[in-house]
Amino acid sequence: MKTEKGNPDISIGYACLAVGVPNTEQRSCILKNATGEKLAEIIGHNLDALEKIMEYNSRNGIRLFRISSDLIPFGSSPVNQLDWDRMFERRFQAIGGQIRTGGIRVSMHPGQYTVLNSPDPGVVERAVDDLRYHCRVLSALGADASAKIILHVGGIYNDKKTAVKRFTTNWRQLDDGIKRRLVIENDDKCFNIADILEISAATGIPAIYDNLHNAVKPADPAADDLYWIKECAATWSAGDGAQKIHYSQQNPNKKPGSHTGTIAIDGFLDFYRRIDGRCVDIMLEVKDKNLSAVKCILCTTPVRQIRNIETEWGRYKYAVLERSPSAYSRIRELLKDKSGYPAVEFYRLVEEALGSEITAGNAVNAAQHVWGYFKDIADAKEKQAIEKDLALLAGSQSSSAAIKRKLWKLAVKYNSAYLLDSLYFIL
DNA sequence: TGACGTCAAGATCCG
DNA sequence: CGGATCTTGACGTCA
Repeated sequence: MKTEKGNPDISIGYACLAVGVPNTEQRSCILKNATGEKLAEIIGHNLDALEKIMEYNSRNGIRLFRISSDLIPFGSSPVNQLDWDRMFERRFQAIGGQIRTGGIRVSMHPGQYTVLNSPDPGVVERAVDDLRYHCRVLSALGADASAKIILHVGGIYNDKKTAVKRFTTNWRQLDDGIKRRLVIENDDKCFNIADILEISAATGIPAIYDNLHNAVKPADPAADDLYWIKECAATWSAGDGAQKIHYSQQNPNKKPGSHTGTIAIDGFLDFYRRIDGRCVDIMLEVKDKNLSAVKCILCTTPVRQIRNIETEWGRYKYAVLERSPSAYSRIRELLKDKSGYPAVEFYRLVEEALGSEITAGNAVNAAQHVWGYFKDIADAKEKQAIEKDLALLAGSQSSSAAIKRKLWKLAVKYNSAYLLDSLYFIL
């Protein structure tokens, strides 16, 4: 099966939220405000947002996406008594239809606080409730068994053997509906990938390999990523869909295990080349989410259409200009040849630019470019406000935050679709 | 008891 | 009063 964009054998995706995509923000509430009315309102909003995210995913050839556990506020808590899958049945079905039409594979990932192997029966009970909740979301969407729920094994409690035993015992008691979706992943503290494979061998649960967790807590320093990916491949059966792995890079300025702001393209391509040809879905874990997913897809897809790079350039343009006029002009040169497909070179320059500091002069220059969209249509008051902010910015008396806010309002008011998608306002 | 991770909501302060 | 900035929430484990 060939789709418009992307290698049909490898899907690359991102988790939970779409950076810089309008109207995709998830909402939440705190416990004391969680009335039925409030919860229903937030669920409705979050489903609208999810629908927008799926539209974005389809438009951008993204065929792998993790749905946020916060889609339904207090989804696994008795505080939320709503029959939400019935109440919003049509909405779920519509989004499920989008997912299937887009050929998108979805998953969910309960956080570090869902602990199936806890010695505390109350904690286990809540973990089971939480798994049931995640299952309920995926079932409401009509997703098949390839839509997985990714779980960590839990804690050690001074006795790893017993902790593993408790995990498998509790796993056996889960409903079949949960079991068919549940997969386990190595973590960076307690259970390394060899532990996961052992549990997998004993239970048949598919194993997810996370490269960064393994780098922090290696099972065997002599074994490389490909070795573990091959080992995990054998744990995935036909009904499970393609093997899934997690890929991320270490943020050099933060503690071991912390993700980077963006996926550095050269590091990713090194990794990708080593696993190319394997039928693997890659979930990226990174702060800039969809931006890195699009980057990695465009740099690996056999469908090499320069207009897809140009679309991304349109979004990055002013964020690049604000940091590096030099990279800006080099990218313009790069994209002049319409017969080429310089995706990797493009992203290298974007990474170089986004890694640069914003100077006052460059901030003024970029703001003036954006202001150019409005200077002839704005009213006198708007003009005066922008002129004032430009002067402050030029004299280093303010950051670009104030003028960006005003320019964003103008983009909304005059409905400039091009600028509403611009990362100038986001990065 | 606080750190861990994660994101918005909520709270507070400012002009 | 709108907007900027700081704090809290919600979860379980472990030092």
